[in-house]
Amino acid sequence: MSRGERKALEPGTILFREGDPAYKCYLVLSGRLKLAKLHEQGKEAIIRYIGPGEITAATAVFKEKEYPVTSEAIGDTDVIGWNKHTMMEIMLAYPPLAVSMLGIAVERLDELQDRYLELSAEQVERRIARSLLRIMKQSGCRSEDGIAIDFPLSRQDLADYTGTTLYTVSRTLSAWEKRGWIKSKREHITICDPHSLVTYAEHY
Amino acid sequence: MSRGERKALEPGTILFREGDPAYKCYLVLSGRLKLAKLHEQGKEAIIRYIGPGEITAATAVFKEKEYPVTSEAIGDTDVIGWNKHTMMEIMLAYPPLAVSMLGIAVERLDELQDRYLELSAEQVERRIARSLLRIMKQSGCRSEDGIAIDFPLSRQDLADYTGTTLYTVSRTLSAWEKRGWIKSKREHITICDPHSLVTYAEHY
DNA sequence: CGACGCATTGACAGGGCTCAATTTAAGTGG
DNA sequence: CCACTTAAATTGAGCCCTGTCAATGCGTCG
Repeated sequence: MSRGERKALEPGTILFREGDPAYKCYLVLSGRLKLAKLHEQGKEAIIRYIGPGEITAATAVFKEKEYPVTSEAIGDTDVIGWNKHTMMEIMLAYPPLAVSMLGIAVERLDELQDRYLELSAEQVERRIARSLLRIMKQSGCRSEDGIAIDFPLSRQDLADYTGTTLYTVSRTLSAWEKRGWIKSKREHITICDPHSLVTYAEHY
Repeated sequence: MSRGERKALEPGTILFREGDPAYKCYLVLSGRLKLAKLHEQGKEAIIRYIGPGEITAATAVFKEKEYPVTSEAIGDTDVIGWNKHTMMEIMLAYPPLAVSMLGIAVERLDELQDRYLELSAEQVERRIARSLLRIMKQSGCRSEDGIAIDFPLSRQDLADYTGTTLYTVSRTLSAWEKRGWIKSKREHITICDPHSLVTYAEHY
């Protein structure tokens, strides 16, 4: 059985690009990847941030597929990749892996369905709140002031994740900071009062 | 091996509701199901229409899950459902099924990612065009005037699928009808000139 | 210290949602 | 077959949310 190919990525490295033929499926060992879809005029939609233990490019398991997203390393990131034949062999030989991957795909589909509903039915500020909470759940870590997002996240990034503009994000975060819900430095956000944010996101 | 439980659904029947405990996974034998997520105030986001040969509720394979969407029969619809234990047993005993379900989940994830990008980056009229084309590809059938969508689809439905309002859809379709791109009767749309619509959706 | 990139804030405008009034068409029952 | 009912579709007018553009501030790094 193949041991996989390891890669050490520097910040900003593109692991694979949307539209490229999908050869390999990757597991993040350390660091963080940004998965995003690009649109003309530099706009992009961030689909997901993934960290250690998470996989991406399950698409690569199937024949003649292209990567549906672009994957970029946020900080120094280590990944291990397996090619499609290897993946297929292992899954067929060891069914629980296939089932487990199905579970992951279904989970991500559910999450994206949630976000799709939000994007089509809710106003920006509430969507920003939900985005922040979602990223917090997935990549938050305790700090003295509250729960900090442990990788660089600019206003533009949060806008791309939420489906809005950096200006709206900036205005909104400023307001929340005045209320003491969050603290922020350049490219870093700490949620001080998650509960208020949840109430804000859910109450109408 | 279980033969599964068959059900014949009348138009409008809810097969399962978002949030209900997910016991069964379903395959459509004939007819059509609308998969949608509901939001307060009656708004809804249509995730997908599925027809014969397509499955839904793969979520039900995994423990302690709830249906992430509501599933409603559009016309008279026959489905067959298997419970989670049966599904799991079969997938473990016969790995190609698990792999095939993974393929379906990944494909739907990719499609939803596309739609997510569109929703966050494109203007309504272009999104309506893409929605119509997508539904056409999935449920279109040849007719004398062009390609007809073979199930009742109201302005409201198309709006819920696109993430806009029925008013905007109505205005847009009226304009396209004047240009001869489509024809429409109450709850029925025929695309007469798919090529123009594609150009419109893609050219900017 | 200068330069570059991120963030903030104000002013403005426009795309598309909201609301209301009609029109059209499909059923339904006598 | 026609009157009646009901739901879908159309269309106009107004306004608001939020995107756009521009100017400035600020923090970081070479």
